[in-house]
Amino acid sequence: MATVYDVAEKAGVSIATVSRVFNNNTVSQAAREKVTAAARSLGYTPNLAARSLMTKRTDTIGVVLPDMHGEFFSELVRGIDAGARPLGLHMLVSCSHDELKEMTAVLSAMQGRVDGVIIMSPLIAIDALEPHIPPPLPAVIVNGSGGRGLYPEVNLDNRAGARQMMAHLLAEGHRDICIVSGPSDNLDAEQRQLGCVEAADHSDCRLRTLAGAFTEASGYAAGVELLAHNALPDAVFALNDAMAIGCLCALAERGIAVPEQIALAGFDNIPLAQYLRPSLTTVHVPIADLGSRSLQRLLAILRPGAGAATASDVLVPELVIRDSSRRAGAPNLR
Amino acid sequence: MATVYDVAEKAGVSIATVSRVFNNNTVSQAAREKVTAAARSLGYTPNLAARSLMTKRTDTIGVVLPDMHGEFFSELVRGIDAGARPLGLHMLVSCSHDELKEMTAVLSAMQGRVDGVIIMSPLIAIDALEPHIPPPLPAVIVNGSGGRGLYPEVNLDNRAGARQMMAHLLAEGHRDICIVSGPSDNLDAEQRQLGCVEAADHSDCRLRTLAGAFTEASGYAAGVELLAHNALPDAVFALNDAMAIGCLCALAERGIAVPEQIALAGFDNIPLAQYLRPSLTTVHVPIADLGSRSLQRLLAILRPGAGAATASDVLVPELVIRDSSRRAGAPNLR
DNA sequence: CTTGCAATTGTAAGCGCTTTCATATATCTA
DNA sequence: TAGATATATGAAAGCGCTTACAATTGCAAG
Repeated sequence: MATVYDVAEKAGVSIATVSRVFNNNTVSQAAREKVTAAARSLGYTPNLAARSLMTKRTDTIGVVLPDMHGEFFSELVRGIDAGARPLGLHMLVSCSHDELKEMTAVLSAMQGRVDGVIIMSPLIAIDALEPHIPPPLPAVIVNGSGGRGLYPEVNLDNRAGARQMMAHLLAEGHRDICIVSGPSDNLDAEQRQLGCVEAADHSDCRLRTLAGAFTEASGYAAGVELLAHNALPDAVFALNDAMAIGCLCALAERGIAVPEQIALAGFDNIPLAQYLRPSLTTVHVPIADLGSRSLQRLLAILRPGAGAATASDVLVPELVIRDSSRRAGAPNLR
Repeated sequence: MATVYDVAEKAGVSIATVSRVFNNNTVSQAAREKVTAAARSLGYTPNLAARSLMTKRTDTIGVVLPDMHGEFFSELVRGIDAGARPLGLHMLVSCSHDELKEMTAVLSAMQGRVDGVIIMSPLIAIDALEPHIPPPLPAVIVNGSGGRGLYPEVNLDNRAGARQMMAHLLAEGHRDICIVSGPSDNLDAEQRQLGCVEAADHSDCRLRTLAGAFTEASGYAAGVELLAHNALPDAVFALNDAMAIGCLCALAERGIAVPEQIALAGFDNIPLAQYLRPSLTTVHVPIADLGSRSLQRLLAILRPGAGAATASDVLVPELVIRDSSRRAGAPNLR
């Protein structure tokens, strides 16, 4: 591989000039052209390790994710990548970290490879994780509220989303609502459930809970269990769309009409939600926004004063009303 | 940040010894302990840029993906990550590259940051891309057959998968089959269609084609168009699951029973396929395998002789028969 | 008591780059 | 025309590390 020395020799200049050309520093037009031509003919590319050794920057940000199937993960990465690439930043991604130990290992392995990290950890309690983040490593925590404030957080207001949905269901006249919960150690699940309880407390509605695990299968099981009882609730609010789908499937098999006999709602607004029959009422989670927002937050640390600080770090999800919760009315594909 | 010099001084040894400790070279037990203790107390972590400058390795592999929603992307990354992490390899991910120009830019930006790349490009013709891959960069192309053989490829046998599905539909007695195609510039779509045509040619069945774009919406549109004609086909084979879902949705709205009046099949086996009503017959694509396999292939280049070469680089998908294509029989959740 | 060999350790070079500082040249003001 | 300022360039240091190579030591064999 060609080095600055090769280019300098071929262009008849010093290595300093070559370096300046590649760093957009002050160089005469003539020199710039000579260097550019020499570099091209030699196929020269700056050695990033050497550059990084001098500049102390890697122009790379780390993204640490839990083990995660489905679209959430890719959407988040898309959001981050979209914001990072125009700035010449790269993305070092690591997934599959259910355990604190693994998380810690990855974090320390990333040290020196990245300028900062975005950590997503709905499973691991943030306050347990925070002490394990290598101190010199700038970090932003996404969707894992409950830290000690050592690191900035970008969160989704799951609670508000759940409250909105409950308000909608109540407005539709439902007074006997069953929620299908998420995994017990999942923070999103916890917050959503909290929102439901809050909303129920402020109303005259009856709230039951069935255990779920954020999977289609657990939603299906919940649906089956629901049918085993005598009295059906007015509405089922599955705390994510996957479970709502499983549940819908169980209801359909037993010939229960949705929304005529029972209303159904989910949470996440996965792309498929609108293609279910009936289309699924749900809460839209702006995942990509979550990604780009957390990147902004990280950049605010890495390049102080460079960008406008984001106004808020709590994204409020949006209610998406479709057919599965409607009392009556025309079908709606949207 | 502490350096080898700091550690060496504190441990009372030379920097060479410190380096040897961190590279598992021959060092006396006593020295190793002194160095380890000193390093820990100083919070020393080797500077990876400096190391990389000497070793010419980055212990990072690049993953270049097209713009891609949905689960495919994350599954592939999962497959790669799962294989890479145990080996101490990191993953530099870049997505959103519909265009050759962008792809080329990313590839050259990765040069020096990675030891090799895995490129996935169902949209960009590989033979057009190959000349733009920086020559010194080891690369493996996944799911984009049709290169000039300059780089190893790992492919999914879309054609065989489509043939299998056609054979199944024919075996069920369908003789008037309509396929919903994919985007015209998509290689997967092309191969799947080819497989269908091949299978049809070897039989006495009639094959029609409706244009699709691998999206739910285009599947829905195809379903609507289908119903505009007088005679329904016996079966619809959507070349991916998303379109099958859209199509199912259109059929359900018009009250067409699946599979009683018309059989329906998809391709991909997305997790949701089994939760549709009726559950969707489809072709299972082992995406994560595709990822890990391509990693193996890349490693075979990077570390010659280190691992057993993989037997084949063509993964054959597997037919998954569910309710949507069954002539009769009990519902099947699996 | 030498000699030879293996096991450790240290010295120092240099990976390819950025950047300070000094120098040389061009431009401008009085 | 002299002096001051701005601009362009080069020489050289050094980022933190790995790794020949040389030097030292310990110890078995002669």
